[in-house]
Amino acid sequence: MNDKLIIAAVGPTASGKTSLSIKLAEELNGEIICCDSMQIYNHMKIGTASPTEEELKRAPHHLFNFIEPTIDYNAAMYQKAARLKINELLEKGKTPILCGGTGLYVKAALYDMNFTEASSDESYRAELEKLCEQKGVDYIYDILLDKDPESAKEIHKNNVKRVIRALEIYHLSGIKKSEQKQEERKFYPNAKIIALKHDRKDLYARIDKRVDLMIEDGLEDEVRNLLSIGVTEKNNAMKAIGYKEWIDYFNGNISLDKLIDNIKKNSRHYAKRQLTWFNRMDITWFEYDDNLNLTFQNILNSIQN
RNA sequence: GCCUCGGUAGCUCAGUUGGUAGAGCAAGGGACUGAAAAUCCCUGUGUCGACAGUUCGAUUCUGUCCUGAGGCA
Repeated sequence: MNDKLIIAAVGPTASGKTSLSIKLAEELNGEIICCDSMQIYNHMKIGTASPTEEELKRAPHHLFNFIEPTIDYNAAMYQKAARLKINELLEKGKTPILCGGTGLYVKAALYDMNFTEASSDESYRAELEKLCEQKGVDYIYDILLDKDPESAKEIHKNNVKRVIRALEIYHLSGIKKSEQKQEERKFYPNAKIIALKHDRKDLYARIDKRVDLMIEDGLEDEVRNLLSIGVTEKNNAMKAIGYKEWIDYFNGNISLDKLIDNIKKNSRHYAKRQLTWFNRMDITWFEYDDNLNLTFQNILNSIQN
């Protein structure tokens, strides 16, 4: 079963993944699985550019908008859910089509990554965070240097989150993070990862336009609703671009124009980070064209070989 | 018309008691195994408004002009 075709449509935000995945689903008897760390949350459709009602009608979609945003989801949980869904679709004879822009989630679903060794320990994390605040980054970095020098070498000391996680892994399992790392082999040998390529300027223009549309479509109400159902700044969901920026606006610290600029700016930065991630993955890139026809033929040819 | 304060990196500004300049943001590049739309790292030459003068040397001093903001008439 593991040698069956699986497709993943990835790439930066606003590159056209959603429409591409739907066309692929229609063409290849496929069903779409979310591969995006924010589209998995419920009540966050506008700001995460989740598929619209019309789009949902054109092909079955899975793992979209299904977790309450008060719950903090993560890559390990996603891996489990995604693989379960992939296998289920393969058994039904459907083509699983992953669609989304979270590089780590793509990797978690399709590559050999073992998350089972050590989960998380909130109190230990809090303890380390406190230590870091009181004694500085060097202090906790030195602890890591002592316990797992290999990992320490690969983590910058200012990257407190990573330093803490590496320490947490050792704390929970006694295994060093550096020992836990595996070779990057595909878990599904016949997974094909594709992405749409844009001129940087064009991509940024698409992002700007999309943010304006989100505002028109009622993003403000969506964010207010999230806050009203108990989502706080501490929740992962509220760290999403298009959401976190509103806090300053609601508090009267920034104007509406500044808010919109901030969302656009953060989206551009995000797109850049995604490009960096995907550029080093084993991905086939296809030149974007407006109606996708020519590109789509190329993609089909490439997949079916 | 007069007075005051400005004109320095794409933007906001700092600075050079005269030896051709630096921060933040933007922009570009990169890392990434239980927070990943997160987190973190690297990258700063620009006629220092224009012209002239003083000087070995001016973006820095002087003069004139252009230009922006404010004040007085």
